Amino acid sequence: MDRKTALLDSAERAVRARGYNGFSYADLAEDVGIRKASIHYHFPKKDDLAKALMSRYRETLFSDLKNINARHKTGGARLHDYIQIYKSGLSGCKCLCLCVAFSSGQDSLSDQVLLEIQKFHSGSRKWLIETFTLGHKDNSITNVGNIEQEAAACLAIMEGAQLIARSSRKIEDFDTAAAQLTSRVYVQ
Amino acid sequence: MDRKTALLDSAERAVRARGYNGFSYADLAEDVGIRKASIHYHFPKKDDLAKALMSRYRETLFSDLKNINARHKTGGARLHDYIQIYKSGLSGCKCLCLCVAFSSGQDSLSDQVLLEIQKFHSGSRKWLIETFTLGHKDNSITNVGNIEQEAAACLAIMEGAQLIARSSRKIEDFDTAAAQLTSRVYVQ
DNA sequence: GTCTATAGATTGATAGAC
DNA sequence: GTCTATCAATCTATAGAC
Repeated sequence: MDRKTALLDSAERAVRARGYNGFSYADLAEDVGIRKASIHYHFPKKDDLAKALMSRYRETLFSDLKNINARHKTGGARLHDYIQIYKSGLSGCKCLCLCVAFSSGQDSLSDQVLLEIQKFHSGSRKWLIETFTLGHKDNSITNVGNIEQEAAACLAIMEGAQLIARSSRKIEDFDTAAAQLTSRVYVQ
Repeated sequence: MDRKTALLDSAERAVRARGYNGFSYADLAEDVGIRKASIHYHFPKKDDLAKALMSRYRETLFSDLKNINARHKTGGARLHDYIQIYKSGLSGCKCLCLCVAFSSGQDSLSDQVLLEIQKFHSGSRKWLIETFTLGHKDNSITNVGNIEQEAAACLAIMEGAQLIARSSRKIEDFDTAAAQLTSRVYVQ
């Protein structure tokens, strides 16, 4: 694996575990096995690294959503996989979605990083609206109310449930909060 | 106002706007009008400050919940006021609930602070369970499903909706995510 | 691309006078 | 309780050799 990718991987783990201000170039250097000055060759400023991180993360999500659509035909099955992304992303209640991790110390983020976060949210919402619409039509999601509200609530539950489960260190807390969604979903 | 309270107030604003690692004793000193060394008299270590902050915040919430119970008799009216706490807490989409703000850079928080966060969550959940139970009985909240799941989802929506609205700087995004709750509530 | 060396700033924290 | 003075550590970032 090339070094730039290794740095991005290490930084992503760090941000999701400790937040943007919770890691330094020194930490990355030790983790990747490189001198900290060398990191500046790949990412001149820390903000360049943040931008690259959030951009890659957003693209990965969008690609994941496309793959979900290709794998499943019903809204319910798609929503089930979406929820699974957030659950497995917790990695033993230690990591948050990068987007959630970035969202706290927001005043230290540049406008470009904020823009990536907004793209992440709006892209998610768009996909969720399509998915709830489909799930309502094909009867794979029950009790669907106002679609826009469903999509917004679903996104909020995913992010909020991650925060709560991370604090309690109990994955069940994620499941309980998500149950309002999962209990309405027919997977097959 | 005594200085200790002024320091707590300033620190709370800072954490909610920029996160725990996003402010320094120097920032507090300038804001309160004191030398930064003097802060150590009131809070020897930064972690003492974090502990005091989260403890006070939790007690304030618990007191607020008691006041809500005293003010309103129906579950719906109580839940309405609860949601309002999180909405108004956003303060123009700039501030997060202290608990949410703390939850990101968690690895830099001591066990005592983590314990306060857990107390905050469990106390909230307990109150929400009582409130949904009441609202279901007195018909002021409609469509109540599994009470534990309702409470967990409500808490997650509040925290997640704050994150999303803060990123987009649109208070409407909070309202849309919360609408799944508010639309089921009869206030009077 | 990676290194050594270093700069300049900021951090949380302490000692001791008043 | 608040101050000045100072500390050691850490941070992001740069210059220049290889």
